[in-house]
Amino acid sequence: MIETYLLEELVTFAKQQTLAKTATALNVTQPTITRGMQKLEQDLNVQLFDRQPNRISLTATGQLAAQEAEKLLQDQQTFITKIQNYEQSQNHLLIETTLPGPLVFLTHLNDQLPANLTVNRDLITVAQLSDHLRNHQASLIFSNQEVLTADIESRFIGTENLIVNLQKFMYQANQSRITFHELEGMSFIVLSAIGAWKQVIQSAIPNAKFLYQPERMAFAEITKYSDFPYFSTNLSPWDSTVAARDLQDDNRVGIPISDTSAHMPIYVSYLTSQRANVLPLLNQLSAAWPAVISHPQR
Amino acid sequence: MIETYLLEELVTFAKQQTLAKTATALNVTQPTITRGMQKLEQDLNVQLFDRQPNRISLTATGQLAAQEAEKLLQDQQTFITKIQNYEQSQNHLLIETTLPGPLVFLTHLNDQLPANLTVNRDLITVAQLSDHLRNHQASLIFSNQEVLTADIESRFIGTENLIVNLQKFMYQANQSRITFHELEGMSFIVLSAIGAWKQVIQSAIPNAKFLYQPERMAFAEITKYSDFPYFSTNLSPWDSTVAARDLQDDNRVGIPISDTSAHMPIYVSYLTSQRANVLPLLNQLSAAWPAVISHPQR
DNA sequence: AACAATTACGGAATCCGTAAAAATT
DNA sequence: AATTTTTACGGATTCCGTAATTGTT
Repeated sequence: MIETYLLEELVTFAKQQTLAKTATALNVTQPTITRGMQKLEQDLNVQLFDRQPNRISLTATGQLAAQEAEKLLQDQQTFITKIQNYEQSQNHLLIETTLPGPLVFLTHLNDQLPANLTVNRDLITVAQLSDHLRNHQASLIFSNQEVLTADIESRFIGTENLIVNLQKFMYQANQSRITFHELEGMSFIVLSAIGAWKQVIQSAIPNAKFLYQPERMAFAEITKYSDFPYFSTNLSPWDSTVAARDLQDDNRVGIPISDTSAHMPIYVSYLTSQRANVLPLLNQLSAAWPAVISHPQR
Repeated sequence: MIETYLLEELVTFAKQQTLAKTATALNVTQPTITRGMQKLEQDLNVQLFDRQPNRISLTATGQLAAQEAEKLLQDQQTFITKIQNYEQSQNHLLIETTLPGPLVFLTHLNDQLPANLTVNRDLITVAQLSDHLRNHQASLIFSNQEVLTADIESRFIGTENLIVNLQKFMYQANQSRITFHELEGMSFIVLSAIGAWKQVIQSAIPNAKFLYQPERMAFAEITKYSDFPYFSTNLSPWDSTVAARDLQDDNRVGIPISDTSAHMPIYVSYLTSQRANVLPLLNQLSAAWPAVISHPQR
């Protein structure tokens, strides 16, 4: 059995290369490190160091040990935060999402959600999804793909459907549905933070131009004083800021896009072991999901 | 930073369910465990236990912590043996094999091999191969498949070629090469420990019968006093025991089998990081590998 | 009464810091 | 002379065991 503080001393020595610097880095005195490393060698029954009168260095074994010990310490650290996150999750759930759409949905739903629940407004990547669940950093994560592993599963919540908002007097605006193909060659003003939709529209609309706008306020201004078409979804308006309210009256008509690629399935992933805990919430989310309707009629 | 002995106490408590039994299991007294678990809760800043006056039990968080802590302890243990194995390997290499053939080769070669080298005469499985290398349990492992991962690579050493030994006066015995097809329907006496060859002969020779014999001595006896054909390879005789010597004079002639499946490539796998250390030995093994010859002529 | 956990107290181990020594650059 | 490691010594922490306390079964 090796005590953790010895591993920490070894790892810092490997970085500092001298006992004195190691001691400084760990806020202890030099002899402490001398003794610690001697003890570690005893406990492991292995020669970790080459010793010369005023020079000490790692043997090949010592280098391997330091390298491996660092992994152990990292594992310990993730262990600690995992446990702490888990206790936190016992009475307070955190929801994350890889997509912006669900953020709007959740914000809008805020009043009806239980109090022991927080929404992380920063998007996470798909790559982080499993880790965040396994570390209990998040209890529920929205994404547009199903996850099925030994310890994680997903529940289909509903679809997010793309809507294009066209100037009222355009001839294409006079219909209840529209296809990507009919939008060929047009120029769109697009909010930068539209997540997975970016790839969808870029690959589905031939010869289109997309003017990406990172600022929501500026986006609202431009749409108001121009005739550029823009996109929204059944989960829009994106939020309840002034910008969003301005969009209510922008001289455009929202037309749902009928292509299948304009219908994005939305899943919520969670730890299988937590299924019982999150099931009621999942049901609530499913029930509250917007029906497949077009843009609010005006 | 969590000290290891606290994790060990937690893990044993999870198994023993009471502080008293935990103390007994760890050869300490009960109050030691009480204080240890209190300290662990403080260090983790998490409630691990539900406490009633004379009853203590793990919370959900505590159960998770115990489960995860056990993994950490296991990792620590493999760390320790890995380091110890590595130091051992610094001045003493261990060779293992998944196949019996190379064992014979190595035994025969024993005199010419360097002294700081041991051959493990117990076969290992292919599944164990990577682990044994990564734990530095073995430095070189013979197998009939190449391994190419981030940290492991293989070197082709040579082929092991199957030979069938037929009674001298059989009509098939009067040729320098033979095919599996020509052995159709025959009955063979086969040593049980032939490794991967078992599948080869079973699937390649139609309607054959194989009389498996686990004992080498009995195998020699049977071959001596019967006309059953048997198999050997360019690495045979299997060893230098009495049984093998008896085979020198058994009234049979060894005929190499020409099918490609009768030529098994033999690789040696090792840690990429150890390439420089093992390279001279690999060269020696390649050089000493038997040329593709038939059974010793008699 | 028996059992289980906690608390109190004293001792023992060990872990640490200061100071001194040894050896190299 | 300055730097680095090791050893020696004393103190302080903490870790442990015994014994007593509390509360339940």
